[in-house]
Amino acid sequence: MPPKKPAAPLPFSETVMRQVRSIPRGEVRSYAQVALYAGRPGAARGVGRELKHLPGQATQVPWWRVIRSDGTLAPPVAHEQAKRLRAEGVTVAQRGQVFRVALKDREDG
DNA sequence: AATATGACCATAC
DNA sequence: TGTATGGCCATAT
Repeated sequence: MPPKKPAAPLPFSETVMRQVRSIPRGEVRSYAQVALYAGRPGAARGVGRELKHLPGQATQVPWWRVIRSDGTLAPPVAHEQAKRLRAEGVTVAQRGQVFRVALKDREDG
């Protein structure tokens, strides 16, 4: 049988979902970070696009643990996201910003 | 195949 | 510190 595809480890959406699902409870990760671990550095937008595609509620994918690089939350879902994060013990500032404590590790608080 | 859109990111002002 | 600009990547038309 003739070869059809060179080598695609996994579809973009698959790797992204896998990474997001691997984020521990009470911890957060940035879109860029997810894209990076998914093997597509710089594909942060693609990550956001994928997360948007999945059902807004009752998801097996903890999309709310994915935030922006600067610690802010994406406007369209900021409200729901902040609520869910707080439910996990993640400290979210009033302006919808997560402390870097969970984003990276140590550095400052 | 080209254009347009978005839950983004880094840099410049 | 906060707003504006260009760039990057993955889909939908």
